Amino acid sequence: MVQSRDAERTRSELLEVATEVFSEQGYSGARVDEIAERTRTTKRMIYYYFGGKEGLFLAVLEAAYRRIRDLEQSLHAGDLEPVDAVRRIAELTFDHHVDHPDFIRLVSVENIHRGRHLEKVESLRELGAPAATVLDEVLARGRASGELRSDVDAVDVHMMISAYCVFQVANSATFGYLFGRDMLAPDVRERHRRILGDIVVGWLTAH
Amino acid sequence: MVQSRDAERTRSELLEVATEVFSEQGYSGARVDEIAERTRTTKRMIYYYFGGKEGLFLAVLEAAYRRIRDLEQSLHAGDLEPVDAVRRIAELTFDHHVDHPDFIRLVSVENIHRGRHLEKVESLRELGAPAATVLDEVLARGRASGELRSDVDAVDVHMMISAYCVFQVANSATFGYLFGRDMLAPDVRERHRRILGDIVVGWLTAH
DNA sequence: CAATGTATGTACCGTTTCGTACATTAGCCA
DNA sequence: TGGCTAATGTACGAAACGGTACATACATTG
Repeated sequence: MVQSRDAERTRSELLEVATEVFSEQGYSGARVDEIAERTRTTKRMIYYYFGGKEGLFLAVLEAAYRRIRDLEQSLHAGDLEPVDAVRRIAELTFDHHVDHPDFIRLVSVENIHRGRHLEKVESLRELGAPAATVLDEVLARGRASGELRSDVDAVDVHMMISAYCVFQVANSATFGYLFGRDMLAPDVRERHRRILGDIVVGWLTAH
Repeated sequence: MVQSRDAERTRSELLEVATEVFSEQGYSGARVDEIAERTRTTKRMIYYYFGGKEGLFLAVLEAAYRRIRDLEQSLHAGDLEPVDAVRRIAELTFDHHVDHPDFIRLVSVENIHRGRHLEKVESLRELGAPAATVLDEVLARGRASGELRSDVDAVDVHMMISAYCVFQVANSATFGYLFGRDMLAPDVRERHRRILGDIVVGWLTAH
């Protein structure tokens, strides 16, 4: 196969395919050879650009987290009333999660390995802040107006929302199977989306 | 090493160690040799009792799920008022999850593999029912008395509780790292436990 | 106490899998 | 255009890994 060279395309194609394979098979389950075969290049390039299997995984993690961070920063709810804003944030988070199952699965994989790889990625040291600041501002306004309870902080709320959303994707196989509920079906999804909004609003307005 | 034979002990020791290794390393990451080495017997016994690596994993899954089912059945909240009952159920579920991280991690591993193994375990076909029936009864009483909202079912509530509890354990590494919150610390745990109760009660009583 | 089947240990095999040595080509710049 | 470097391809090696053949010891039972 003689084809023109394009370093950037080779690199990004490897990243893309690797994201898929790692999220489908886990870190140990992913095969370097399989990743290479699914691209238009060869295994050699993984070692050339990423140094090895672990380097590739780190790059995949970094790219995935960067994507979610960018999205979180684009989420602005400053023009909504506090109660509407938290519902909005919850729903957008929900949409983002169900639209990016690969990312969620990747996070699961990384947690199996106790975050060992994540800690090696310098650029992800201070990633939490953005998601928390938007919520923080909304909660402050809600507390001031007396609409929202004051005994929880932004991280508490973010965790609750994340937990619900992550579960939808990360545990859909076992939960769906055991309770006979297809978590991927559009109507079920829409229902869960509404329920999440109800939960967050009900929780934060009860006091 | 000459030691008296004890088939049952060999079997259960293999299961115990395998649970640990699979939940720590994932399915593909777990090494048959390592599991064997950590026991007082040899690799040979894994093939003798479980047929192979996958058979061992199936047995581990089955044992873990059986343990959680037994606990769910022992959970009786019939003598409590509906509102207190749901908080109680939520808190007991929380306690159980944080006390059995291996099980949660195992479920994560199984979900990475899309529940492929779980489906092979005959004895786990109808496992969902127990957890749902207890909640179902409480919700019915709450609806009748007008204390609890009527637009959600037991599976919805169970899912919400599971999501929150599973997240505590399954995502503690990445979430804890990114938000600088040690999810395993006793005081944090206690706080999250109370918050879960507040969430469930606030949600179900808002209508 | 002999016989028989269950339980266990050892040594090894074939494959898979990550990684690399070596060769080669494409494009850029003097 | 000729050379130089970045990029890519091929073939292979060594170790890891799941699995098994074969030998053997224990314990139960008739």
